[in-house]
Amino acid sequence: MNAIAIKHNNEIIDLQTAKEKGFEGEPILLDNSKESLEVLRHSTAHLMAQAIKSLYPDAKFYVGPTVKEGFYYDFKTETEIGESDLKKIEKQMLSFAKKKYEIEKYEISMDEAKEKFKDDHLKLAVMQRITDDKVSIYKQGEFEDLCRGPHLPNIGLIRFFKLTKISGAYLGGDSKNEMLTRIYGIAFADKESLKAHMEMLAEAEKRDHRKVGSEMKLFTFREEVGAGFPIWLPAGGRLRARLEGLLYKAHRKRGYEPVRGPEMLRSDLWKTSGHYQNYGENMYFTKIDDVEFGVKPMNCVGHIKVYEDELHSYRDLPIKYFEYGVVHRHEFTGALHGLFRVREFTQDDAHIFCTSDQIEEQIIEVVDFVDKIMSTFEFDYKMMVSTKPEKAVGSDEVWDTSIKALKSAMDKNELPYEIDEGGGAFYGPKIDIKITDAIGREWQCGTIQLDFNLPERFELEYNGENNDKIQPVMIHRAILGSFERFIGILTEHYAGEFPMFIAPTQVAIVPIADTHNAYAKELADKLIDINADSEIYNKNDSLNKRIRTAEKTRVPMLVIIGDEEVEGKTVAIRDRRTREQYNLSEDEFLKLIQTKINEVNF
RNA sequence: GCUGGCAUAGCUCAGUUGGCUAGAGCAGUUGAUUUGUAAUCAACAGGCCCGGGGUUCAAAUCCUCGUGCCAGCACCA
Repeated sequence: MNAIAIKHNNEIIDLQTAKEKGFEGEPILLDNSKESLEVLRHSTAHLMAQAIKSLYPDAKFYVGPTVKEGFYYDFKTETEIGESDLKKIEKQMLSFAKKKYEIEKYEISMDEAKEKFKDDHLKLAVMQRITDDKVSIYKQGEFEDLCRGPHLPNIGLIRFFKLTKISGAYLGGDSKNEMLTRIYGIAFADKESLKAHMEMLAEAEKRDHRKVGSEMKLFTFREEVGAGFPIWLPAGGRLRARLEGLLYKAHRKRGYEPVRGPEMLRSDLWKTSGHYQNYGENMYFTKIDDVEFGVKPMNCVGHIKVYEDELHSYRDLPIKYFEYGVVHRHEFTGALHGLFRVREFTQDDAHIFCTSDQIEEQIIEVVDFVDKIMSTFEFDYKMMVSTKPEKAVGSDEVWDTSIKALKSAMDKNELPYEIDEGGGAFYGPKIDIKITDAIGREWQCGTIQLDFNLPERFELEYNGENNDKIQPVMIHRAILGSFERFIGILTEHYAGEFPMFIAPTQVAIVPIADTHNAYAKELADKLIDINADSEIYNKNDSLNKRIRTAEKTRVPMLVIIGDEEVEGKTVAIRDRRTREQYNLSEDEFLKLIQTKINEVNF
């Protein structure tokens, strides 16, 4: 196998450049290594551009980089291109690839380049971002493109690729700019890897919580109800109740007090908090007797009112209030996505009022709480520290102090994190906890936000040691983030096969004949006594059919009862994965369920 | 919100170039069957073809405006 590029000074250098500059280095072969795929996919993007240009001669191209999931190219044509055109473009790409054009490289000055592409406003936009006085042009057949490389030596090496998605994308990622067409694709060095990748995507699609959620009757959406307003069905209701129950205990153990604020509050309060000015476009408002009210998009103001209900001493701090707070946010229609992004959701929200000396220990405690929950569900997660956004309240000084406090809490405890510049909430910086869905998209779930601003705006205080009035610090935090999003992610994570402690139904009971119904009911009642939900499959169907139906519900445990079981007070258990069967006495069975339900504590 | 696509029964989908009474499977109901580990048989019921408006002798099908959904962008738990 010949090299497709070389590694020189830890940089990928294509053969064209290596030859021109006389560089030498370790050869990069055409395989599925990171470096190789980088070159291959970038060249595939160019091949795609070449095909698009030949099919739509007026096409103008912006940028075509490689990304985590392959590559894309942004371009513009007068013709409307839809999903159905992808096949056509792929076909054209293959026919070019067969011609085995060499990919040639040459350099020209920036001025020459500007002259060469003077009719192409997209290329001119690209060049505006380049500071060098020389640019390189890559040429394959008739097609030329301004590009930094690196590229393959010949397009004939591109054989195993697929165009996956088409959509719009703003020029330069800015919604003020015009929208271009973006086509995504993927390429591999061999056929098997491409096939495996496509199978992986299909597998992920099967886990999609929107599909699984409707199959399992967890939740639904209805056009007549409105976009982004989920409807929780009985099975989903049970799953949620389990999560809520577990979490309730976990909060109580850590000293949180349950409270509840109203669903809407007078707009004046939202003006005091700054939500009216900074978050108003995401809020829903209504008028009652000529007074304007805002439906809460967050729970903090309610909790502030709880705090204000009595005077506090420094001895009381930290004070922790928590609430499964229902919030409404006017999200853009295009942002809505199953349970991951909705307009009404319930946060596992809490606010910690503490002294500035307590910030660090409180942050650490919350991070630890997060870790406990995420590891129970076997989630990989990452933490991001987000700094001051464009729209923000409070002085730079306060912001600096808060960001430093967050970072130092993390640093001192050697917790890894990334920085999200400008990603903070309008009232303070935050640590976001992000987890990944079935197809690799990252979603923000938990969040820990430090806030010096709201205590000031609401003039919160506590009595210090010298009976002086001191302003507390507020920490906003949610661990799951929202029940909606978290349950969506959980559904994909487990592909609907929830573990016993969280499953909507713990046990499916299948009586063999009508004469066994009484014992089935008896078992179901005993299960309720140990906090387990069950369903009896005694419909007028064949036994086989009922077992099949029960298994398809993804219930963690299936028990079958017939004459033998009724007589011996036992159950026949069928494992949902191995289909193996074994018998347990009723007591053993109940104890097993009880253990499995109780083994999890956050 | 933007770009592109889609919308037929509770669900998954057929429905020809505009043409007679819009079909199927699953789910549902009823009846027969009472089953020992992944689909018993039969009958019945189920539709303002997403909603307005238009074109046409004629619209599920064409146009238009909404609504909702899908992919991504931008925005965010």
